[in-house]
Amino acid sequence: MAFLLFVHLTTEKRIRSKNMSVSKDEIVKAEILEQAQKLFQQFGLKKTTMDEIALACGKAKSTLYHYFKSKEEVFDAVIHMEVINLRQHVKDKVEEHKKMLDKLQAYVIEFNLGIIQKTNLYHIVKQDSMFEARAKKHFFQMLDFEKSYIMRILEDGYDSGEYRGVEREDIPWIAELFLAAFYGVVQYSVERDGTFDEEKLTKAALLFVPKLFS
Amino acid sequence: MAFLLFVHLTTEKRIRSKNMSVSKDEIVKAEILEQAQKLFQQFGLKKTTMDEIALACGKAKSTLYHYFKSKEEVFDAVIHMEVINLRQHVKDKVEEHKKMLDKLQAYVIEFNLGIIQKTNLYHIVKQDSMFEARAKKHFFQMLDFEKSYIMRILEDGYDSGEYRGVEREDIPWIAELFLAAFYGVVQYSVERDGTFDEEKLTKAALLFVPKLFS
DNA sequence: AAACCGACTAAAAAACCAAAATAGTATTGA
DNA sequence: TCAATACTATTTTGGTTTTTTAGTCGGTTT
Repeated sequence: MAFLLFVHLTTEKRIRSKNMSVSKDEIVKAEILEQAQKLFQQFGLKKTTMDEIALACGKAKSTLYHYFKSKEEVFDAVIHMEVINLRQHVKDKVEEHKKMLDKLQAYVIEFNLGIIQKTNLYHIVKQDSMFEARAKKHFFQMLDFEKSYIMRILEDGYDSGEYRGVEREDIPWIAELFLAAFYGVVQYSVERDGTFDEEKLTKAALLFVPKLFS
Repeated sequence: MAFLLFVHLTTEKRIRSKNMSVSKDEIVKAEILEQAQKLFQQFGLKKTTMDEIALACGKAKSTLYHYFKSKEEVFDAVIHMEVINLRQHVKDKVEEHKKMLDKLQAYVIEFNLGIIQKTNLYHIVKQDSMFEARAKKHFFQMLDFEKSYIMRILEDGYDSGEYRGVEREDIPWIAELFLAAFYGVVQYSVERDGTFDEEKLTKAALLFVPKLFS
């Protein structure tokens, strides 16, 4: 759903004005999402109204429905934006490295840092129980994506001969297990806020990633 | 709170009748807990009344208040019982082994199996949101206990020279990290019920535990 | 025609209150 | 000491009204 939305805005509207890098549509949508993000982050999903979002944008509520067809769609788009941003950041950092182990370490460290900065959002999300199901869907979706990303890293490592001592067909479940364990640590760290700070997690990554994938 | 309760029943009452291995008190309490456990497991905390528990025990409600001073205390005792049972089982299995790695593998495998058999309870618990906080308290309490247990295993391994390549003072956070990761996997497995079955988890334990703690 | 607004509606949520259910207590008896 | 009945004080529930809010529509501006 959120996907379709983004596809839409990168095609139809941009054609008319080729010199502009972003269309009017995209600017407005981005503005709406920015304001919505702030409000969701502060008050949660149930406690922010479309009127409030509209007010924050300096527009009428009905205008929002020009750009998004429901409140849920706005919310999905916000979450999607957050995910995309985090993923892009992590990906950039990971691809600064060549060796598999360095990539994995970068992944763990950067992802964790990114999440920690979004701790607020995480806590808000957990409150609205009505909507935890929705968030969980997003989470598992993201997790499947991450799984294939980790798999690629491992497979590249396997093919280049860096990763040994494992069958190639085991890589899928190893990636899944790794992510489950990693998210376990992240979650634990967030719930007991800040048990593992940046320094400790870096140390842990440097120590254990090579042991796991040698 | 639940702790005090158990301490109580293992001291005061048993003195009068030395030939009996368990006092009347303990028998009745165990009966109550057994029935309460069944009902909680089936209907959750909110949906089971003290009257129902009493009925299931063939006793009057007021009688329950002889043994437990509140509904919460009954609930705590039930959870505590479950935890104790699981822990005892795991401990027995772990201590069949001498080497640290074998112990850790046994821990991982047996704990996971135990949890999987309690999947039902887990899901029920997650429903009552009012009481998730309570369960979380139990969980973190258990986790602290488990942490010291894992720490002991690692320290023994360190002292006997089996565990190398790590500073002794790092063991506490390593134990914590290990548990956080492990519970992450367990949770993931439960949420996506049965992603990692017994066979896969055993394979994973045999593969990764030695890598992690070598 | 595209972007926007204000007024409108239908539906959901909150506020309210009476009635029922239930946790916990007191009293009594075996 | 243990258990049961009868009771009270809280919660919880169910039903009703009121308010809020998501989403629509007709019209206006750009």
